[in-house]
Amino acid sequence: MTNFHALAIDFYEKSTLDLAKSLLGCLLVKETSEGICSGYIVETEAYIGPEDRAAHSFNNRRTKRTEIMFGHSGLVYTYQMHTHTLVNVTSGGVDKPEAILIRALEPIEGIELMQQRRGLQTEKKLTNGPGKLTKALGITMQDYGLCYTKPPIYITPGILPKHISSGPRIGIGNSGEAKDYPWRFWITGNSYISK
DNA sequence: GCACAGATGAGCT
DNA sequence: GCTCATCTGTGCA
Repeated sequence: MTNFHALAIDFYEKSTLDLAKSLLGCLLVKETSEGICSGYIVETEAYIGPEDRAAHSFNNRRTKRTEIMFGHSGLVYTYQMHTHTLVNVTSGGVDKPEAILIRALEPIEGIELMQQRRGLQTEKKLTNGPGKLTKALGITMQDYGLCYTKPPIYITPGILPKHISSGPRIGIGNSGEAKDYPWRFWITGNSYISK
């Protein structure tokens, strides 16, 4: 392992909304036996459990699935959605079930391998959605509970976004007023965001 | 044990 | 824009 500069755990010790913005432009790296894949994070969504009807952990619901969100910040929370796996970063610290969904990446390393996994898509469409990026990077439920500070999955400093936009989240239509919270963040003008 | 919903994506109309 | 693939967790009997 050379040039290993994963962000230390204290990077994750800030408010969930701040962390969601801080993660934009950072490099998400996944190592597998097939090779290393990475990409800049260009789109995130914050889920703040206690007050957020759209979150799995709404009202502090603590179950086997959401357990990881009650743990330390900076852990991998993977979740199976139909035929896809979604990946989150836990936040809020111990006993606060908050998390940040990674919705889109800009592919950097291992693009050929990603295209192989995704079935030869164009580079633009490799990772422009939460289900697509996990398949491209090879992230699965096996990664549940890992920490983002060390291999095989970690986050390093990347670029500094020029402008950040925010707006309502996607795909949570029947969550009452929570669907209008402007907790989705993306790098303004980046062409790899999901929509 | 069983039924059902869900932070999606691809393909077809 | 609509359907459906296909899997885990949850809730209830």
